[in-house]
Amino acid sequence: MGNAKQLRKSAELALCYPAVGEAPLGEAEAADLAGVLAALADPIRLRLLSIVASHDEVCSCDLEGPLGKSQPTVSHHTRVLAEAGLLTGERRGRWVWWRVEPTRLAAVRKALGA
Amino acid sequence: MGNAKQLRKSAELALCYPAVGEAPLGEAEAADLAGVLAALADPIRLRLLSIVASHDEVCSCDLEGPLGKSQPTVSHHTRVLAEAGLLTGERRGRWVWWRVEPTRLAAVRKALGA
DNA sequence: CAGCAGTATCGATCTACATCAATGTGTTGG
DNA sequence: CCAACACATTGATGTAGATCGATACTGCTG
Repeated sequence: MGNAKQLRKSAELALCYPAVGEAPLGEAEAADLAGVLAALADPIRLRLLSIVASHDEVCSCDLEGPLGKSQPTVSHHTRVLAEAGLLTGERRGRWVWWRVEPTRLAAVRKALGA
Repeated sequence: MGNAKQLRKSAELALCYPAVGEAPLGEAEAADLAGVLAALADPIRLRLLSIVASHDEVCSCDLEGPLGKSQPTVSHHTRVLAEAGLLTGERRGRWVWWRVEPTRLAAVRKALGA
């Protein structure tokens, strides 16, 4: 019915960081980038992200099984990834459908990149 | 006089992970990759890495000042980065000289790649 | 409206880690 | 051989986060 709602847009998300090799990072940039990396630095979240990336869209209820985690735990991890800007959730009816945000991953790659 | 010693080669470091978008990560691969990302997910370590990357070599004593951290803390962070395979330390006389391991950063970028 | 299903939040617990003072180890110079 | 320096390790402390049971919220459905 088109009543889809975007969920949890996070505060300020830089789309570009200076690459690690270019110049010493400032404290603010380092803290921001560390936040995104911390969201990625969890085995469950990495597997969650790869599951969502492998399909186009995945709903939360289809994640509990493959991940072997409880519903509150899965909800927690999707939230962390969404707040880091790596995932986008859209509510359709009772379900929330998740997609990856490729721009965000590309920004992290570039920040780590030569 | 040529008695340089490599420091803290870490256990098993994969040079290649399946990219996040390709196929769901296995638990072992996810845990391994999460380990490297956890080493990167710290503002101090990111700044440390960018300082080392900006120069060719940096000795530990030149890191305390820019980072504003105590000597044991700097030693702790260099150790974490070295065990993650991101930094290589070489002892020459009293000093330890640190270099980045570009291959390792490239592997992380590739794993995060679309 | 009542009941159910998918999600989110809360509260509690356990574990991991960042930090630094104190101390240990190894190296150079006198 | 000793004193000074660079770095590593240990022990203690505070904080952040992963997990799950219980519970609240939200949109379907009968």
